[in-house]
Amino acid sequence: MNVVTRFAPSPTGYLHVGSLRTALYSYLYAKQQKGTFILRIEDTDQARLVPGAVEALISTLTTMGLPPDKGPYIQSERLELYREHAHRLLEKGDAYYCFCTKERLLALREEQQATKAPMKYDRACLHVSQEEKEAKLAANEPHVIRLLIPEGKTTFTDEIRGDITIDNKEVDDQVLLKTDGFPTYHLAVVVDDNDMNVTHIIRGDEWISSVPKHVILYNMFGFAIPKFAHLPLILNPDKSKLSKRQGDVAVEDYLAKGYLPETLINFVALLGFNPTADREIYAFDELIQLFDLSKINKSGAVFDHAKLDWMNGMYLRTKSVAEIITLAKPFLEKAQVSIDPEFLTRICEIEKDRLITLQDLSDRALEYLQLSAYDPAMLIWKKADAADAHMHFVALLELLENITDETFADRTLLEAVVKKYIEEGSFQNGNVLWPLRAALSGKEKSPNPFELLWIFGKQESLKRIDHAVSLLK
RNA sequence: GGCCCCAUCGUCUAAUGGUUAGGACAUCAGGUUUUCAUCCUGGUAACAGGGGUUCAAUUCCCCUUGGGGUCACCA
Repeated sequence: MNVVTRFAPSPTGYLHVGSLRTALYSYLYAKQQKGTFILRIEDTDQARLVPGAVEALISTLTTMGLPPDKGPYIQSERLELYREHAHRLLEKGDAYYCFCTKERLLALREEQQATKAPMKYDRACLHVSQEEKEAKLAANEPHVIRLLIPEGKTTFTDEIRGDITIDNKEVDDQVLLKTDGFPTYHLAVVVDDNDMNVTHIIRGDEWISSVPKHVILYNMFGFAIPKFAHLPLILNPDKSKLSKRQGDVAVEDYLAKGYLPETLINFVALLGFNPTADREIYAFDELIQLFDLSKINKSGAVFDHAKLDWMNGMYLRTKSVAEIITLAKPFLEKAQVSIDPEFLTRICEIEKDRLITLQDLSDRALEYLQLSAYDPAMLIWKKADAADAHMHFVALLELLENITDETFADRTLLEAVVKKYIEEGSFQNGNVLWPLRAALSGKEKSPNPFELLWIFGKQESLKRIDHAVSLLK
């Protein structure tokens, strides 16, 4: 059996991280089984069309390394197929016309809510006479086609949860074809998955309660029932379904913040699944190898930003300075940071292990470019005083002034020079290094002074120390 | 509320009818360091509760509790 999976988002204009995982698992499974991964756009809601959404989606999927093998299939271009199927059901008596107005349905629902009755369509239109029906159709009255749910129970097997049985009494006479002639999700998904020979439907847990409708449709059409795998939800910290209100949900948001595609893939892959449990970092090919539908968890997983940060740092550290600078370029441009390439390279070299996101490099570059105002008291080492700091600054100024540019280009030589000064004067490290570092960085916390001297070079270093001296007067 | 699903450290997870219940993130402590970060070492921290089944249950069954999802001419 040739495995076919599909990713079938509605074109909202962005890719939800939950959808990313759905797409990822579908992709991994297809690749592992040497099957096909299809992209299908479920754009049957005309009220929610977003221009450019399809292109954006494909672009994001591609940057995430999940390009579809086939598609995109666009449901709005396949309306005739759905209509045909709806009418086939009509003829068999498995579906019926409904002329109820929105107002009536709303009133019905309100009444059911008030009396705590099950919220279902009351089948009023199932019983309209043949003549009345024909008259209404002839008069072009707005109508929909509803599925006539048969009596009995529906059982299906979910690859993750096992058998699930639902009484058909719980299932509503779902609208199949809307007034505007577009299908609803339920009709379109069944028709398309069959038409595209989809073998494994991998999607979010929120769909599980509508599977009976689909199974009933499969049976009515005489279609082979595919395998279902409903993924546990990705959750907010409060355990509710991951939502915009509680932070970013779009993959594009995370990319824009400077998280790497491979981080996002790795992170999201481990939400609800762990191939070996003794490791957190997996290469994409390993995920393909190790992916196992039966090992997917049943319960929802909280999206933990702290772990995402850690993981992005890990991935960043595997990259070279040149790679990071290339990746960070869009961020620098966006922040309008114009910086000498050599200077940036040195900054990146030193800051590399401190970066969480690519955005961080841009932020740091800005900080190195311009010394911000600081409290002069910061220049003074906790075990010393202003006079001591001043004395060292003056000495260091003279010392550094006489150093060659070659020495300034070498971190270890720079360190040796300063250490020698400390040694010869029998000073304490902190008395010299703290003020020097503080003067160079203007911050309480920063890389060490040797690294800072190296980053800034002679001219800027002297300038900053000089500035510190002026502050101590 | 009806229906459906779920339940191991704060979080992501592993394992097992008999284990000191393992790992990672976070957190705490220590080491390295002038500070920060990195790195290293160590610590705190979990089987929701109650019944069964069993020689033995975290593991199997039931109930309770808790959480979530879903109940549209949206997907």
